[in-house]
Amino acid sequence: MAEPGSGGPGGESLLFLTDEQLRKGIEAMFFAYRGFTADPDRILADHAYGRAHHRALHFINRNPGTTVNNLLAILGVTKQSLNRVLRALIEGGLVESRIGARDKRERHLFLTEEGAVLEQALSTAQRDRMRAAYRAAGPQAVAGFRTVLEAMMDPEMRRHFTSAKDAAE
Amino acid sequence: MAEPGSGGPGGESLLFLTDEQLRKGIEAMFFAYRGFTADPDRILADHAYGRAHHRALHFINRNPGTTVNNLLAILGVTKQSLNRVLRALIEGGLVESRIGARDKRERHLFLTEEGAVLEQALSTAQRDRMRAAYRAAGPQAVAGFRTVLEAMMDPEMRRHFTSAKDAAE
DNA sequence: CTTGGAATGTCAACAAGGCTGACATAAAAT
DNA sequence: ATTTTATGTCAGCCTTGTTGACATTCCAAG
Repeated sequence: MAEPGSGGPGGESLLFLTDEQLRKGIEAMFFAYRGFTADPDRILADHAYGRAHHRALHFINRNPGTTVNNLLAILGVTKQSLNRVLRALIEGGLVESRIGARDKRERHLFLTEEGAVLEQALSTAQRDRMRAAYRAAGPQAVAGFRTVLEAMMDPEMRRHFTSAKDAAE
Repeated sequence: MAEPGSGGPGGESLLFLTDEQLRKGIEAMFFAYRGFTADPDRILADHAYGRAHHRALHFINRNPGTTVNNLLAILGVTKQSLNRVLRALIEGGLVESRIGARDKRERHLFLTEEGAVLEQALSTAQRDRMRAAYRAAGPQAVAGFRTVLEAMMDPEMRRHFTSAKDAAE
């Protein structure tokens, strides 16, 4: 949201972004993402599911009744790839797929009770790490974190992101 | 580094971390990471290499002469997995592997001139996105971003990270 | 010196999860 | 009514992770 640099030397100091600073940012992103996925991955290793299944569970939980088409736009994978994941989740009894009432081509996706249980377990592990990081960093850092992440998204994805239930923001 | 909350209500306000805020953070991380890798991936699609090769090139460039063992500790993959990637890079003439002088079991890795060219192209694309995000977010946000990312890493990885050429910090 | 274990790296085979292509079905358009 | 478009499924390939088996080198104990 803030756009310093575009309006000349305003209240904030201009950024001197050295090659080295940017490379450190890149590596921080790499290492942090690994930490970010580590805890759910450990849980998933016990079940017969992987990270792809986790992502599907997450967004079905956030958007109950979403269609396959909708979901693959959010996840940014092909429908064929998503289909394999969904098939496993449906066969495993974690997701229910209802044929659309208005448009019978569509499949509306819902978590079953069992699916909600696993989603909750994965989500809790991931939130715990996020909460710990937020607490250690402090509120101002958290705000900056979110600002930079949003600026780093593809505009297309930023749309999906900002429209996704902004209630508690 | 800052640890508010542990020492009671100090200068910073306490964090009320709702489930919703944490979930938004999780999704932001997911979408941002996709953006983060998108540009190099597009370049790699033209060549016969993938994201795994990019990571290897990056860290060999940062740490010329590093050994295979060293590299796989940083990358967090098995030596067998890394070996396949390195073999391709060596056959492609992007990386040179020199048998260790002191310990002949070790292989010391270096970018060739051609390897440095590709690394530079990938790195430039990724840095451009990072720079744009940093500029849009402002210096304070950048500081917070880095703080949260560090707090999110596994301690093991944080060690690797903070020891990696902190000169320009 | 030699021998046995530890460290390093390579080869082979397998699994997860991306991808494209071909296709079935339902809806919409002509 | 027939063609075209949208949605989802099935089959097969590629990258990149995994474990297991193995060769080489180093080092320490006998």
